[in-house]
Amino acid sequence: MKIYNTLTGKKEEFVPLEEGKVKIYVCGPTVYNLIHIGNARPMVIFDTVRRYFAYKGYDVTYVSNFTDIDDKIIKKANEDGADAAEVATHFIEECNRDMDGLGIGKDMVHPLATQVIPEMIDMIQTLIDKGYAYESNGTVYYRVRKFKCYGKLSGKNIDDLEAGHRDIKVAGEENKEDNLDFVLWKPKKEGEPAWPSPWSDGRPGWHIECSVMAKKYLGDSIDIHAGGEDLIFPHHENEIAQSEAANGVPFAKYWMHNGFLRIVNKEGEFEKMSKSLGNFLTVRDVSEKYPLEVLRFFMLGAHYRNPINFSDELMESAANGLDRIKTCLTKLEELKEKTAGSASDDEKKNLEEADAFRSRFEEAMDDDFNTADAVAAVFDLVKFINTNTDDSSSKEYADSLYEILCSLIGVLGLSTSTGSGELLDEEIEGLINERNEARKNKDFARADEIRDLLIDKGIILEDTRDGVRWKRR
RNA sequence: GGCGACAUAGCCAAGUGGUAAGGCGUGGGUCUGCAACACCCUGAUCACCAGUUCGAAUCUGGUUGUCGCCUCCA
Repeated sequence: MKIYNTLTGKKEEFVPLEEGKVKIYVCGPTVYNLIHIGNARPMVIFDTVRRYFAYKGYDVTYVSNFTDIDDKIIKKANEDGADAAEVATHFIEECNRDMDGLGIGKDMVHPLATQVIPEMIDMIQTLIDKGYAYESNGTVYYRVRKFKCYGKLSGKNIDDLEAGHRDIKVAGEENKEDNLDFVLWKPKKEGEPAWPSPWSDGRPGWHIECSVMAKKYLGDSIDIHAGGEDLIFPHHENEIAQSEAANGVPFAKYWMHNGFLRIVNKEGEFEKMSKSLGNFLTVRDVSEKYPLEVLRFFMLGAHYRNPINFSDELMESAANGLDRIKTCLTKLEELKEKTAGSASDDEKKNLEEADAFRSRFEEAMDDDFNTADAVAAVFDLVKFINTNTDDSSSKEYADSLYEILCSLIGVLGLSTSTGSGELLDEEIEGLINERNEARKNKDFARADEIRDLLIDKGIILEDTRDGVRWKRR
């Protein structure tokens, strides 16, 4: 298995710290609003990474935080006349709903920053004791120049950073020893939530929480640390500085970063989607037009490190492609029901061919999680199934093909339930029966009328040799 | 100003040295009462220029264009 490591700028063979185990930390969202579809990309991507490790037999521990205390949350709380904790709790619930729709697995830990305040205070104290941090008027800063490797992840030269064009100077931080230093703990202002600490009543800086949560839930050294590419600097650089200075061991072995999701702006050009640019579309917005599974499938159609553009047209295309896979799955389900017996020699040969698609899928995923290629392998498998099964197939054959298809789309986090077992309400059931009667009597005008009626109700009918099949639009 | 990424058919997107996967769409066909599904057929020499090589989309240099980071941001 090869992983592109931002730290070295190369694809590297994955070797876990501990045989058979993988520890992954992914930076999660700050919860002051509904998550947008850009936030959803790392969730989908790294959930897929997690699923593939599990598929390969690894014991995966996956941690992804919620930043539930932050300037923006406080601002939002003031606007709404609520307190910060209420705002955070509300949007965490909403985020969980969205993640559910996106097929993000439940098998992960989602710690909150506010749950690890004592541990953060401990780490900050350790950094002060070791000379990597200092306190000034209740604020604690990290002494960046003290950490020799600063810049190793982002490839930045510490002197360039200072000399560079920094038009926007951060105001009111003149107590810093050096412009590069960043905040570990800041004292509260009037009316802000605060926790007691040896330096002041206040709250932690953004960077320290991830260092602490990774340490608490995964240990001092972890296998993979991931997030959006905009977090490389300064967030992840600062995490490395904090964790390695405090713990004295390498922090993360592999750093993975996903590319951006872009959206078309008013000028018709694509640009990064972000909350600060205000050009975002929430996951909730998208869910009103498409099942969120379509959004997930859309994201998996490109390599995770490349930028992707979002548009209705592309979602439509993804929806149609996903439909093709789901139709195949439905057909296999039906075939499993009506076939019997064990596989013939020809079928056994076919199964070997089908298994080659699984190998191709694995090769793609082994190559830095090339989901685009993996999806292509799934499409090839679908075509193979469509052209190599019929009513004369054996049950063993149908079962085996079904198993292969399900396991592959399961790795991609796509649902394997087709909803075909779902019961329709009586009215629709009645209409379908009436249409069947009409067709039998060659009253095609009435049959077509009912079919159109059902389309308006969101039910699409397809006539097959074994009777009518329906699906939801 | 510093650092970095990208440029492949109508659209999306793999492919990093041996003459271009896959999906969507389009058009034609088979199947179907019709439709849908499915299947068959239908499409590019890889931004531009120069170079390395027996051979390059793939390596090197340059040009143009797009995007990102350097400041909160997935």
